[in-house]
Amino acid sequence: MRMSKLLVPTLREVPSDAEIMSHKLMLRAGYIRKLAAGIYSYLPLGLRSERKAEQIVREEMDRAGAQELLMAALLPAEVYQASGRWEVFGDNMFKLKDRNDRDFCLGPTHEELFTQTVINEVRSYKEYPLTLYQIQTKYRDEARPRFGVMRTREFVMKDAYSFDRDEKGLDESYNKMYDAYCRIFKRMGLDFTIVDADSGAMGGSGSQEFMVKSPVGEDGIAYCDACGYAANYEKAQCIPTKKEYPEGDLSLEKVETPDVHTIEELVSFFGTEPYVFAKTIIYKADDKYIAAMVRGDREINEVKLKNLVGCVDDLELAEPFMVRQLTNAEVGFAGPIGLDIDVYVDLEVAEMKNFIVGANETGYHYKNVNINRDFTPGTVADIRVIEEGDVCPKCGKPIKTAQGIEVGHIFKLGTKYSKALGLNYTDESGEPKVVIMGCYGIGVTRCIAAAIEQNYDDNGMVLPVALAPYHVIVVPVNSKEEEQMKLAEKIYDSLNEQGIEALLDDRQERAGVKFKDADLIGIPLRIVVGKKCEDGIVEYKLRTEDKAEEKTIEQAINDAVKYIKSNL
RNA sequence: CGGGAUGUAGCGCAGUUUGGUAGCGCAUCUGGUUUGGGACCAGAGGGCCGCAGGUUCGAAUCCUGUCAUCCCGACCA
Repeated sequence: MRMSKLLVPTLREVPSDAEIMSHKLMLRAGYIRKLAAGIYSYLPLGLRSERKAEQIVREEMDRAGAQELLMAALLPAEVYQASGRWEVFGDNMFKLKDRNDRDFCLGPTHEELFTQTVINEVRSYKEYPLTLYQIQTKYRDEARPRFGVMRTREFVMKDAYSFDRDEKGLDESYNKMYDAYCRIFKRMGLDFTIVDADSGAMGGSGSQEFMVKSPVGEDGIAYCDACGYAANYEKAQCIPTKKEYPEGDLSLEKVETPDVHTIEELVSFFGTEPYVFAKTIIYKADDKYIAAMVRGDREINEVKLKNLVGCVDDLELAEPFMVRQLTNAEVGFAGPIGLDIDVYVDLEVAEMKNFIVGANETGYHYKNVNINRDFTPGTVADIRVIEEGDVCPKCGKPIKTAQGIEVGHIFKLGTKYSKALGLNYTDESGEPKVVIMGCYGIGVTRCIAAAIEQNYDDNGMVLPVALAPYHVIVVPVNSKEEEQMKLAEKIYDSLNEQGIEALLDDRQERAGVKFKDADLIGIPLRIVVGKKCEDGIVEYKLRTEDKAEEKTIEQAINDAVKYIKSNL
């Protein structure tokens, strides 16, 4: 493609609403343009990159034996009503009505429709195992779209669903997808970590997320370099750490603590450390109220707590008036002593001695509290958020934490949808059985953003060959010099003939402009045709390298073809 | 949905405090000089100052409402 004909509206200045690098660069490089919050259009370069990512996913899905199909994206409400998710999704689903006032939505994910399709179309147990997938635009009315293409309301997703006769079959299908995902993200040049994820209260026997480590990631992950353990915050198992507490069986003491509500305020009031306190938080769990206690320097992990409590809705902090009613005190003075609701106590709190809690009386705290003597915990369990400095639950070495971008999620669904919708089969002996399902998602558009987040420099994107919109850019330094243009054309034609996707910068621009644009849009290899072209010498520069090499024309072409093909 | 901020030319911004005919840089167009890391000179075009009300002789500027966008939080199959 000739740059003079290509729509690449690069920007010198960054639109002010872009915050993270991938967003800024995709805008500056003319990859995308925003239409509304969380809704983007793809210009030619952006579309090419997105298509490359799709193609990698497609090839690896096919290799793993999955079959591609394409479902409708505009779906009648009944699809989701049968599973109850019409209500579960609620405002997160784009809902609309047709001219006859029938309810429809734009598909946010397709478990139901795939399940229904298998019910309708699969006739014999002999057709299992079966894995189907599609690459499709998904719609979710996110409460807060953000970070450019990272979290959007319209995005391309690959979703796959496996159907097996038994758990063993599910394990095999799941492992195939796991391997395929590893290959996909490797081919995309992503530095990723696979973490154990929470599989939710709705069951399912396992779930893993593919995370690209990046400071702009929205998910916290804990990992161990020593043994390879990795889990997201929700799932990561916490081992209690030891702290020093006053020795002996000190007697309980009520202390007046006027206007001291928060842990920070307590720390300065008592002149001690946060771990000497245990905080008591009141939650609403469905229609009842519970209390949860963690050490003062820790945070409650609401997902762990929710799974433990076994409630259906997510936990919510109790309303202030309920806190007053339950504790007989203003918010900030809750404690376990004399509290008449279930108290869930973190493992670490169970090891504390002579510690400080709220007194359930405005303006007072208890000192020298001891478990079992002063109050009896309901349930003792791991309910806190893991932190840097914790020890690895697997090998005991120090755990590290990082932020990650979730690019893929694989999930053993089990029978959740097959039971709800009636996906059964009759086995060899005539027994009716329920089909076991798995689901597997990749945020294709998000992969591009993640790749950019991991690969950029001051001049722009440094895209891996596999995702770059074009492989090579041929730059005649001065488009008016006939000799240079002729040679550049020759190189350009030769590359194209050999299957390399080349750009020719034939614009009437100064060299500096061409170099800046080539760098910005992230083309992996640049061949510059300049003054020395009369001697048959051109410049060969990888985007990842600072310096260029001089090569003969033939050498440059051969090396380019070799380099690109070996990095695809 | 709570908190904060911002809407002025394609992009980045000033002007708003103290009301008086809308400005700068980049980009675009024309002519010329340039040509290896976002050139220079000269000229030109481009605006319902987010939208709607109000106050005023007069509103980008003050008041009210509304919409949109971004950030923090809640939320995120």
